[in-house]
Parts: sequence; C-alpha cells; structure tokens
Amino acid sequence: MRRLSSAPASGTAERPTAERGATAERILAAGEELFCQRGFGAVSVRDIAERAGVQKALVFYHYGNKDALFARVLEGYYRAHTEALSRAFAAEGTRRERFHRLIDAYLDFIAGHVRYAVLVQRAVAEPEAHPFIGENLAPLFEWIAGALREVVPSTGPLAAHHFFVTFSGLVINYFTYAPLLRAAGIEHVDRDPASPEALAERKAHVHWVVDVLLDRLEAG
Amino acid sequence: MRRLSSAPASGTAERPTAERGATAERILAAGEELFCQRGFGAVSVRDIAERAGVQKALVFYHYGNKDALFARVLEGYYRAHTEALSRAFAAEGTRRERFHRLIDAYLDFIAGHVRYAVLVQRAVAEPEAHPFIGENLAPLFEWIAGALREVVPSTGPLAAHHFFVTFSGLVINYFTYAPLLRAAGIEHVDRDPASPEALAERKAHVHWVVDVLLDRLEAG
DNA sequence: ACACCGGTTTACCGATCGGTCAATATCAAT
DNA sequence: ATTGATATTGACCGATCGGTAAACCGGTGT
Repeated sequence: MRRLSSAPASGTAERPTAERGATAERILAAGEELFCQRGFGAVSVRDIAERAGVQKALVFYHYGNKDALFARVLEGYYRAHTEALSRAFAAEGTRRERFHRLIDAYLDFIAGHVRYAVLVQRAVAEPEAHPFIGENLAPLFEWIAGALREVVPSTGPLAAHHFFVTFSGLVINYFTYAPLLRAAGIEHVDRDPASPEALAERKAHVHWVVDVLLDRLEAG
Repeated sequence: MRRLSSAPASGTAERPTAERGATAERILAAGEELFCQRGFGAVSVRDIAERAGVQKALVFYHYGNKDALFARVLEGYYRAHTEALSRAFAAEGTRRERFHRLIDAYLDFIAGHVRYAVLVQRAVAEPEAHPFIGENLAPLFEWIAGALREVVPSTGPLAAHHFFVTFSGLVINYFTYAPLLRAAGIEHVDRDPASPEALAERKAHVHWVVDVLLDRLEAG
C-alpha cells in the first residue's frame, strides 16, 4: 500500500536522533499504515509511536489525540481518492468513455489501497460517520448524476442515485467479496483479486455491465 | 433489530435471581445486540454481562472467551441468513422470477438486520475472516452460478462469479451508501433507506438491472 | 548572560481490558 | 442426608489502554 501524505521539503539539516523526515509526518505515516492494517480500535498510540520511531507523548503533542490523528489519516486518503477520480472523469469523450475511465480509476485506486477501502467501509458503517466522508462522496455523485441526467428520470427506481449506488457497488463489492470467494475455493482462478490480470478482468466485466445498462437507458 | 437466537423451551421453574430465560441464552442475546451496535472491539465482556444481568465470569464459563462468543453470534446470524435466502431461491418459476425472489429476500433480510450487515462487512474485512463466512457464502454462490450456467461462459469477464459479486453488491452497497447520500443531503427523498417505500424502490431498481442484464445474456 | 520557545523525553496516572480462581449456591440422583 | 455435577459469584490478576505533567534540550533573539 502506498502512502499518501505529501512529503515535506526536508531540505533542512538532519536531526541527530531521528532517521529523517519531520516527526509529525512520520507519525502520520505510521498511523496510516497501522490504521489501515488493523483498523482504528486495534491500533494503540504506542504502536504508532513505535512504528514512527518516536516517543508516544509526541503523538499527542502533534495531533491532540488518537481520534484527531485518525481523522487526519482519513482526510489524506479521501483527498487522494477524490483527486484520482476527478482526473479520470474529465469531460472529454463520450458518456461511456467517461464512465469506463471512472471505473478503471476507481478500481485502480482501491486496488492500490485495499486496506484503505476496508478502513473506509468501517468508518462508513459508524453511526456518527465523519462528515467529510459524505462531503467527499458528493462530487463523485454529482459527476455520475450529471452524466446520466439526460437518460434517467429524476425520481423512482431508475433515478440517478440508484445508479450511483449500483455502479459504486460494482467496484467496491469486488474487493470485499472476491477474497471470500477465493478463500471458499470458489473462484478457481488462483490469483490475487488486486493483481493486474484479475483487475483487468473485473474492469471488463464492469464495462460490460455499464454498457448494457446505458444501452437500455439510451434506447429510452 | 430482531434477535435470532432460538428461544429455549423455558418451561422449567423460574430462577429467583434472573428474570427469565436460560443464562447462556441471555448472554448470547446481549452479545448479539452489543456486537451489532458497536462492533467487536468496542464491546467489553463486562458490557455483555451487564446487559445480560449476569456476572462477567459466566460469559467465560459458558462460551470460553470473547472471540468464541462472537463466533457464536455470527454463526446464528448466518444460519438465519442462509435459511431466508434458500427459501426464496427455491427452484420454482422462471430464472428471473427466482432472481427477483432472491433479491427481495436479500434486501428484506438485511433491512431487518442492518447492524448485522455492518458487523459482517467488518468481519469480512478482517484478514483472518472466520472460515464459516466463506462457507455460508458458498451455497448462495452455487445457486446463482447454477441459475446462470446456461447463459454465461465459465471464465472471463462474464463468468458466474463476476455476476455473483455484481448482484450481491447491488443489494449490499445500498445499505452502506444510501445513508451516506442522505447525510450528504443528496438523496432528496427524506426517508429511511430501510423503510418499506424506499426498500420497494430499491427492489424495483435491482429487478430492472437484473432483467436488463439477463436479457442481454439470454440473447447470446 | 538571559529568556523564550517548539520539540522531545521520562515517568506517571486512573481506567479498563480479557481472563482466572477458589469459594459457593443450586438441584437432581442416590 | 450425602454426594456430585452444574451454575454462579465476587474478588483478583497482569497487561494495556489513552492521556497528562513536568522536566529537558537546542536554537534564536536580545
């Protein structure tokens, strides 16, 4: 899993004790890795400090408390997520070209951050989900709704928000269910769901599904 | 949320201290409620014992440890889940009638156990997911794969397992994303996603999607 | 020389965690 | 009445948790 924290300039003189990189950055990076690997509850501040090669009190000094650090981690991921998708959904090309690009970018991003997706799924499930989760979902919805506006009604079972849920489910559920199918010995293909080959096949599937649905919608 | 533990016979004489119902049952019930409300990590054995009106040590006496109790809770839910779906997917009717029944049952079951769905999503995400999660997914996959066998290839982007992931995503993602859309003020409809009206609309949407896909598949 | 200040360390706190243990209550069978 | 298995209790354990307080350190300005 790649890291998403923007690297600091770090051109200043080396600190003698720490390896390198501003302390706050290293703490954030450690938080990213650990939260994604084990989830919020299963990670202690001590773990994070240790991974960052830093004293525990520094975590509180730099980020206030554990929750705030977690929020910062989520923030960073969502920024990267939204950015990746917005680039892919640029208004060039036909409707289905844009959808295909968006789907590919979505699958690629999650494949590059599988544990992050799990983290978000968990955070989403929380009753008091962090507000910026919804906020960051809003533009994604607007793009899809905008691209569908001319071919779907504004209410009812074929309204845009249903297709938004449906399309995102095509992507997300792949990462939550495919590993289970593998574990149960169902998906005979013995390859990592996030491998390039498996990913390409899923992309082709989702492209096919979206095309079939758009065909029907555009036919009126 | 309904409970799923099978009620004990309970015809025996009342115990003086406990209200009623076998102790082990009450512990399991308390575990169900709390795990579903807050997730595994956020619930302490003390919480469960207190909710059950019972001494903490009894939890360990009856179930060994916290993990084992959690496994029992998941087991109960999965049994109910599998049973509900297997009834719906009985082999009567046309292919799409069976799919529609299965979809309705799936949506209804999750709507009746929203917190459970969240719990499972979390458990699924764990690296060492409980094996019976996969085991309980297997029959569901077999039904869908069996019903599709004649119209889909056995490998590639249109293989059965892709449609399994896709169809289940249509249902599951509704419960994880719809609340977010509401919170973000996107889904103008101000109603609970699990309300009968909203549920009926989602059913209609999924029916439509599945029918369109089956139309294309059956057309060759 | 002094004070200031952000960063850092060390030691500590109270709370809570999962789990154990020996003592005890309950009840059916003898 | 005694026994023996099952249920239940309350006290306790070591570990770990998130978080705090005070001292300390190296630089910078005065």
